[in-house]
Amino acid sequence: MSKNDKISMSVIRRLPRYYRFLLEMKNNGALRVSSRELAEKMGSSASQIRQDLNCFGGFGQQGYGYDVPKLFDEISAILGLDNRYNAVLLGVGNLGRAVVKHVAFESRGFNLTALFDKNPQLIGSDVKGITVKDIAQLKSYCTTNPVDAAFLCLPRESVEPVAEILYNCGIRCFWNFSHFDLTMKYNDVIVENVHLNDSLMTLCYRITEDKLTHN
Amino acid sequence: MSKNDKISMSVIRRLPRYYRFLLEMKNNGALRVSSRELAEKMGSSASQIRQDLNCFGGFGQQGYGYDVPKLFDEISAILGLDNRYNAVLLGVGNLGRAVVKHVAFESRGFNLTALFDKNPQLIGSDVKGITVKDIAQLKSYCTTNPVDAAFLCLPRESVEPVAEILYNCGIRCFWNFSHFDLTMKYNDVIVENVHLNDSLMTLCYRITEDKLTHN
DNA sequence: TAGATTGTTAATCGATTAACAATC
DNA sequence: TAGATTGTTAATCGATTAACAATC
Repeated sequence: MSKNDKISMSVIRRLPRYYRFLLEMKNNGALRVSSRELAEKMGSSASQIRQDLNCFGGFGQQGYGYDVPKLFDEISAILGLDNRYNAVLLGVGNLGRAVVKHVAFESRGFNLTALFDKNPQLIGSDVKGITVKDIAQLKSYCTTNPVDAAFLCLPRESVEPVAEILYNCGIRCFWNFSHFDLTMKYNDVIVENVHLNDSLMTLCYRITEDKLTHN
Repeated sequence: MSKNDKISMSVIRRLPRYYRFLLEMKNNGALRVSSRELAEKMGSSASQIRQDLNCFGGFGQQGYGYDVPKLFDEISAILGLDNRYNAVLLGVGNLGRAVVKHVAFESRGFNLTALFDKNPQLIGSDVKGITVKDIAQLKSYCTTNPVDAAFLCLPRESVEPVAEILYNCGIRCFWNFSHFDLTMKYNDVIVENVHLNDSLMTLCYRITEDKLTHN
């Protein structure tokens, strides 16, 4: 693959995994790694690793392999993790709060700048040092502050009107935990879906299938 | 594809989506749907839908299409959602609590029967009507109660020993929210990973790439 | 130099799409 | 019967794996 071609989602989805394994190796003091070694560690293939990396550039050296700290830095740069995209989070329920507290935004290129909810009980409260604002203020907030992305932790039925406000304010990047299908309504948005219920259903299918074939 | 061949993960991962769209249609009173209509709603292709469904059986009728309630029931049965697999959840931190409160286990084939944590502050407390047990009791619990699956909401470094106890108790099915790679250590387990940090990194890559190409 | 390992091209494999005969 | 739409086979497309010349 030439460096200018569009990168496939299959490759993109493997990048965070390279990032994690290389970070661990780097922290363990590893200086070099061959595609064969890395493949063994990750349970993938040397061929795939070399193909994937060569989508972005020739980071290795023939006869030697890859310099671990250098490759780690390259992957970080490719992922764009040194950015500080401003993000707002919508819906401070159980899931929203867990996302705020659990996810390492700062080291993943994001800066969580505001939280919104419609529940008066939550408005004004504090989650990880960020005050929850009234969702009625969303539009005015987005027009007076830079917002690059929105994290949607709302129930499905609340997403549509909120997404509309965000879209009208020019926001095109969404981390979506609801089952509302943003790409069906807007065709110029970047959406990363996290569907916990779908994931659990997949597990249910696999356990069921396994029991049927093995018993 | 013949009905006896192994179903590919690509197909399996689409099943929950069919389930969702058919449930909605059913609730809206729809009685029939053609693969063309469904494809339009879902943003996929009629060909793919027919191929996918025919992995499991001929659920349609030529010249008519598919009976919505019947197809919904078939998909539910394929997913195995009417099962009640007993599951335990490990790690009642922010993420664990959100999972307990947010996920609809009952309608996804699971029954959450116990919560475990090592934090004395949490042990004995109550989440959604389930008392948090001391993780020291995990082994004895798993040997005296039926456990089909484990939901791992622990930090990465705590997973390994806990997974070992679970594996030794015969548990082979994991919903894993940590970055510990279970399939690298155990080769006969079913693992469904939810990697929130990876998902966010993917979003970071895409927003970065988008800004580079469009600006 | 010899050995190792990359970068890259070619071959294979799998998944998606297109086409159409079967049939309701 | 005519029209519609499935189930299924064939064609295409894309992703993974294998092979090997380049080169450190």
